[in-house]
Amino acid sequence: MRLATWNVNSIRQREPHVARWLERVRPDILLLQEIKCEAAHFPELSFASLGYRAEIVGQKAYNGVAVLARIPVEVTHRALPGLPDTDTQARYIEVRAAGILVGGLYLPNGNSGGADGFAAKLRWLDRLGDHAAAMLDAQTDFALLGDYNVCPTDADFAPGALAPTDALVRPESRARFRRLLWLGLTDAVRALHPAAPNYTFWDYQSAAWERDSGLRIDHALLSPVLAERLTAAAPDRAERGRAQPSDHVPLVVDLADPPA
DNA sequence: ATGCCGGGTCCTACCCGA
Repeated sequence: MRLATWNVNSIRQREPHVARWLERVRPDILLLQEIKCEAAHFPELSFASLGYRAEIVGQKAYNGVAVLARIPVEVTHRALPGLPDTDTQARYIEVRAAGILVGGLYLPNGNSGGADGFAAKLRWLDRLGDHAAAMLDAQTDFALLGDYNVCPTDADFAPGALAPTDALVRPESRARFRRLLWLGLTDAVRALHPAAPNYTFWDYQSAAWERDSGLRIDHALLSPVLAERLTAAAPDRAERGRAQPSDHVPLVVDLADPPA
């Protein structure tokens, strides 16, 4: 089973990139973040012609997540469980597919909106931890992929790419990411590649790509049983070097078939 | 310390991202 996640920074701008990439990589499921449109404007047809059906949690202008799948999926959540109803930002979608749950998430950045904005990011991480704990309690196998907007350690960003006060590296953000690991989840990329940076994002500004001033903020976390099936996990760096790229690249995770 | 670039929208000046 091949799972992938990609913050595309507008699906309407990145439609040709995504279509070409699907043809080449052929994931079973691709989770998209920052589609930046309502469902009615999502270019479903160009992906349908490649054999992918779309499930969309859209929002005008900002945020927005979606699932493209070439295997049957059933949507289990269109928002992160536990968040107040007043939070209408489109940042979470979850599907059941091939006997597992696959969540696609776009965490708040936490640098805008002052103290309230940062607190909202931490609350989102708290609810994600609660949801992961509930799925573990239910003995459900699951994967949580997406743009976490957290650099878990100092090895996860290029020197000088972020200030120590940045919401992506603040201790409160990292503590909540560690809680996910301490619950028993596996960071798929780090499990297979303990040392290489494996950046997934390079800012459009300051020639960040040319200087390889990147961040590792897109992650794939696996429940214990799925971690046993992990065979490969890596960002697709080459996508950042193409014309009119997203500032994020896809992250691809391969899982072996479950034991018979 | 700020802008850089590149999306978006109440359409063109400003908000937001990370």
